[in-house]
Amino acid sequence: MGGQVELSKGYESRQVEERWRDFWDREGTFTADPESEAPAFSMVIPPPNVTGSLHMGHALNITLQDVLCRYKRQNGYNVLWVPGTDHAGIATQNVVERALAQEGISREELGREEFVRRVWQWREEYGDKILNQVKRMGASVDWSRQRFTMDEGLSLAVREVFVRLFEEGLIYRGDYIINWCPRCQTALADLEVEYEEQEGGIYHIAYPLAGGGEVVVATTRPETMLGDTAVAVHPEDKRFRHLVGGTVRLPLVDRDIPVVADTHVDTSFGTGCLKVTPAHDPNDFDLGERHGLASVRVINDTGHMTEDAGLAYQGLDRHTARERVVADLREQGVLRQVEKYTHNVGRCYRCSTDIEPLISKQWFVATGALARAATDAVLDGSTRFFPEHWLTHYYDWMDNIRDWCISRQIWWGHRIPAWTCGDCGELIVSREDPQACPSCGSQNLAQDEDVLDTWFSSALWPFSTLGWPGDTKDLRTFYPTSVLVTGFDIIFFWVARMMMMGIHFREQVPFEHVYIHALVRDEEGQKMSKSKGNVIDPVEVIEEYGADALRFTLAILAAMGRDVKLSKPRIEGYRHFINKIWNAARFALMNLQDPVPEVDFTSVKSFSHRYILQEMERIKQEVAQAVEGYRFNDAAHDLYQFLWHTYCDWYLEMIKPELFSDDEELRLEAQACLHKSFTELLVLLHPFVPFVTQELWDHFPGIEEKNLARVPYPEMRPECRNEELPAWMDFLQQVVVSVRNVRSELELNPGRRLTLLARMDGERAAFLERNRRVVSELARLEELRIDAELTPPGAAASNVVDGCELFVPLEGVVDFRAEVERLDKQLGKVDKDLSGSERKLANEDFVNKAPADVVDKERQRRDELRQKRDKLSSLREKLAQYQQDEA
RNA sequence: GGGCGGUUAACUCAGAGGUCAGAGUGCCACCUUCACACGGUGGAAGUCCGGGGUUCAAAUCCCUGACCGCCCA
Repeated sequence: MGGQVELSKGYESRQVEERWRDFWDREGTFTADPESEAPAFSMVIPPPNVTGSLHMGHALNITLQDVLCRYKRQNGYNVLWVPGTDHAGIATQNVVERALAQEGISREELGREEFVRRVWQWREEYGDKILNQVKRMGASVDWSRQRFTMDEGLSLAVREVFVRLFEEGLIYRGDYIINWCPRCQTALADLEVEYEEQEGGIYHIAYPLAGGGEVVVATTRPETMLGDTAVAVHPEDKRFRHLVGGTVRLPLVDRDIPVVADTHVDTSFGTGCLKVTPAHDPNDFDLGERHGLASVRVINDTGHMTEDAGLAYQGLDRHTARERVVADLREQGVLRQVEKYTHNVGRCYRCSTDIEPLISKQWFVATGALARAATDAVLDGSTRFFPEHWLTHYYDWMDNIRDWCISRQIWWGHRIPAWTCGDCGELIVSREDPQACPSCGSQNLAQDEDVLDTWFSSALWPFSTLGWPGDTKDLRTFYPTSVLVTGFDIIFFWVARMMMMGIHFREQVPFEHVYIHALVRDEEGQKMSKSKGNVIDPVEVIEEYGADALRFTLAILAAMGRDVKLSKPRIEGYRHFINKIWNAARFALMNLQDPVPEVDFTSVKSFSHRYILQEMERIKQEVAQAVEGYRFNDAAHDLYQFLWHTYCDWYLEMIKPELFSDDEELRLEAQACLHKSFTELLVLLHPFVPFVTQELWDHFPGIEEKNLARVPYPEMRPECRNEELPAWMDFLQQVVVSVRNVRSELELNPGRRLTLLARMDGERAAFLERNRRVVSELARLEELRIDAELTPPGAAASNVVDGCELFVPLEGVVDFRAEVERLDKQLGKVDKDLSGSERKLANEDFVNKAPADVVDKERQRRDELRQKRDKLSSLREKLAQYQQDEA
């Protein structure tokens, strides 16, 4: 016997994980080779925010990617998974500013250069935190290719892209209404604004008409009326049509403003009259453009009223100004009504300050042509989405896309490579920092103060990380990437923009597949957030339950298109599965010897092994198909079911007699099959639970490649396929379960060995005869009699399996009521099924219209049920009779 | 207002026209059987959200209503 190997009774993740992370690292296991002949499989990690720490969304994202990578390596691919972080302009700047504030310094005091130096310093110190957490997940990324959006190569890519787009006329600078965060002091892209419901009011204000009378406008932001430059009505609206072309007088300001007609006015909202403030509302801005309206800016960068708001309001905070304006309007008797109204207020995604729409000079990317190309690439199938329904979102967004505001008024980020000549006013956009003005030769050049939106650099990630704009081997080998795995919340922020940039600059889509996974929520389906306090910290979970338990939980919960509802008890539950793997291995190791005996798998004798070899073929195929189809939950579920039930509950139990047998031939065959099947299972499990499988792998004898991450996916053995075996197994299980059921329902002592009389003949009798030892052990029998002619004792529990009758003599059991009840219960079930089946077959339409094979099957089923019903009911009658006789 | 997704056992979810609607967890009973009590064996548990329709046959397809969630305006 083996048994040299000592494993602890339970799996202890803490002692295992770090060791294997180091091992894989040392071996360079995950370093991709661009020279490899193997087909490439590549992915870029969605770069986490450098200020961030790992949350469950990342954990899910990484788990799924890692499953893919490890699986693809097993299947012979040359796998590259690029890790890295993004510089998170506003977020990082905020973090460092807060730290400085602790020392009582502002960034203005420090100056731009020194401030940026401090941010770099911060990043050196803390920037690897999240990547270290990624490491703890077991992510098989290629650390030798780690990237950061601000590093030299990627900055070069950013500059190249900016200059080229500018030269192509796709980047321009212009006055435009943007979302302004008065606290962060920067423009935000539309996407960076989050909307939140707020209680507010709709204020109805009367504007007097020049020729007497009035129009009443409705607004949620009365303070902006100070900047109104028109009133708009719908051209078809009979109530107001006559006013178009006239003027109204703006209260408080006493300015005459025109009444214009525009089809965008919603006649049913408010009063049907819209006040127009082009300087402070995006829709009004568009309307103003269409009608050539003036714009009056009444709120400044810090959210205070400007001089143009009038002396009475100048300098007031916009919220205070609202109160003052409302009070004044009321006093003048022009405030007609205030309705309560809940509306969505835009807030800064970083600091939650109310956004102020402002007109300002910003840089934009013209998205029209880029978006069309990005749409086409999906339409023609160059990039496919999984699950497919995200296409709708993607198309919607692309079809309604607005130009992308890419300038940010902060200091941390890629500074815009544009200079203005102080002498002649020439605008210079250049790859190199210019020394003199190409137009007038002046050296008096000032670089644009702004930096680029962080997403601008993230958009280049799939090719900038591979060395672009250089023509590198990596780029040629690994672009386009194979699949992008990400959450749906950044389809617009990131996926769409990568598509635009990738197609434009590489003339190829950045990824062939996009797998969109769900959000991780708490057990009540709430989004996890710090403020709700319902966050489960992945690192904490890893320490408590192990990375494998976390990974397996996330994988099995990751049904396509569904949110993942996570809780600690759930993770704990799947840790039990990890422990089950561990203990199954322990059992195997206790019963294996080194060297492992050889066996020809085509001529295995024992039913158990032939069965498990057949089932191995099935599970190998199922797992492969599920992973390839991004059905991670199915793959995980299949593995769980297989290992725990098919393998541990039945197979391992069935082969115990053989493993403990004195018959060497039997024992060696069992050992060989156990070794083969279990080591293959470890390989199948490895992408999901890399640590425990690698640790166990290390203990198995007969292993050549010690690094499980390098072991290929088990090859198929079609010769082991035998579709009849599962049916035989089913028969065997039913026999065993019948006995167990009797034992349990009649409350017999579990330790007591029973006699089983099996009335059957032919194939079934022969099968049972061959497996008599296995059945006896599983059912805990002291005697098994198989005989077509046997006469059962009157006092017996019975069952019918596959038309065969089973009896368990109940000598010494006085009360048979329990057994009669048990049979009645079974009869009830059979009767129900039978009447259903008979009803179906009595229906002429069914018999005539349903496909013949369906009808045949139903007939067969009915016949079997009838037979079973008859046998069961006669058994029941006999027992009842016997009981009566006894009494 | 527009769009999308969901509603199946106490909980979390599979199942996408044809055997008895499944799994995991939880629950109940029994069991410290020599891999595992992070375990074993057996069991109870469901008008598949409501209402129409298509079909020989509907959790499954169509229409409709309710409720929940998300995205966009």
